[in-house]
Amino acid sequence: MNDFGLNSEYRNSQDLIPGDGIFNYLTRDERVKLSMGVTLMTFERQDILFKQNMPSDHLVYVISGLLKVYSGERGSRVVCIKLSGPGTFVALSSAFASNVYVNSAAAIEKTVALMIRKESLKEIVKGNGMFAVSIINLMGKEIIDVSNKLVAFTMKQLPGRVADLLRYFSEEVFKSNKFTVSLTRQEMAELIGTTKESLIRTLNEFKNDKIIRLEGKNIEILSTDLIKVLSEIG
Amino acid sequence: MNDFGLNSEYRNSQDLIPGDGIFNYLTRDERVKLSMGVTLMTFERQDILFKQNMPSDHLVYVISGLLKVYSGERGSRVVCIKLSGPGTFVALSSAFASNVYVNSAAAIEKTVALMIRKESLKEIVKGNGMFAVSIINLMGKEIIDVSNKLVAFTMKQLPGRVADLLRYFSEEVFKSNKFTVSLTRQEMAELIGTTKESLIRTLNEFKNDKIIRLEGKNIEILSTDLIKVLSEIG
DNA sequence: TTTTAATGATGATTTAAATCACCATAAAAT
DNA sequence: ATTTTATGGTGATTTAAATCATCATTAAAA
Repeated sequence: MNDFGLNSEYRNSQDLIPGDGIFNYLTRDERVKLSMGVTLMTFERQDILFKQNMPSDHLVYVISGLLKVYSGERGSRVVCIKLSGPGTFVALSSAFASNVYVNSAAAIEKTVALMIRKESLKEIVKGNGMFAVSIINLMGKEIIDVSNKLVAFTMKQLPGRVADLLRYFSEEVFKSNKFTVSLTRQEMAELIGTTKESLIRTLNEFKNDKIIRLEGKNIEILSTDLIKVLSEIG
Repeated sequence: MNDFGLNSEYRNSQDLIPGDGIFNYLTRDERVKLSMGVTLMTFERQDILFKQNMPSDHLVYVISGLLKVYSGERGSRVVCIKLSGPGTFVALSSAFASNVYVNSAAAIEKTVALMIRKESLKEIVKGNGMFAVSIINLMGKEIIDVSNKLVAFTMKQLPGRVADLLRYFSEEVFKSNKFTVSLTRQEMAELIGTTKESLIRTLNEFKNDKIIRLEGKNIEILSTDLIKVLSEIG
């Protein structure tokens, strides 16, 4: 898990970078070149990809599974910045603006990911303006997301933030009104800056008000409208 | 204040983009080309540069003065994301990742700024990889700053956040242990997600503990060490 | 298998900080 | 010049949510 080195078999490694999504902007040559700085890794639940303050040599591109990016860690308390699913980058900001990882990342469920040497990516970015703009777009979205989270944490109280969480799950992560969370109550709480006790209480209020169906890790949003209202009034 | 159009006098406009800092990466030609999409503007205190949800055509490069970037606005409550001084960009993320401004911006004090047409900047970025990487670096730093703020808001209580604010003022904004804030108590409170009453109380505690000297808008940090400790223990 | 640890859940208690209610200046606006 | 509005400041009260305590259940480790 710590050998982020070059794949031994070049022919294999050259196909590591997918030809779709953001990598569409790369030429075949660039893709082959970038692949040389890439390692395919598999992580099991709770595996740590990197820890805050470690020297950052790589960034992560998620192929499948789900990661959590978190920060803080005073004692056992952490703040979860975001979840990262297939087709997303993790540690982009660390790669470009820091020598160390500014967050930690761990697998929520079994995850396959590309570890990309940040120097390799930087080289490609320097030489390909369209790709650079795509990276900038992604980072812009990240700034917007974190800012919105900051505003929500500051101005919304718990029911609003729990509604945000349910929207996040259904709209961004699981893309369905009905989903099974692979997160614990503790992890869900960390995503909205609260404690597991408070989260559990608020979820049960939603359940009693028939806004959601709740059976352990299975959640169904019964009223998208009410969730939206709760999220907006905060 | 709403005419963000092209400067009438070309010879003048061509010198708008400074030759230092991040623009150092631009060739003379690129600088001239970019200058064509740039207008120099002056804003007085409380002038609004743009409001959240307005279509975003421009981004801002601060020449002198101080801006606040804020968001939210439920009633009169707002969250201040950051202050922006000379040599910094504002609305980079809106320019690259949204059709509308995702924050509002207003002048804290008299401010001179370049309004840069975002399409002009994008053109330059596409054609100049080193410049693109510099923009990516800036955005990376922005992500790190907002994430740190999110963590602080979530995990630190008031004395810790007020210490953060004082460090921010002395280390980032005014670059001295002794400074005169151009912000009101209300605006200072908005920077750390609290109310003016709570901010005032905490500042007075610091004053009584001889950690700071406080006379209206004049603040002097008497013990950098204690401020650091307070900021770190939260 | 049995022990140990992590998770989910509920009720009682505490607490940090918001809110509310003022008042005194200071700054704008008329 | 004088009314009005924003700001700075303080004390009393309220409140949302954290903390604490406890227990059942599930998962992991020995």
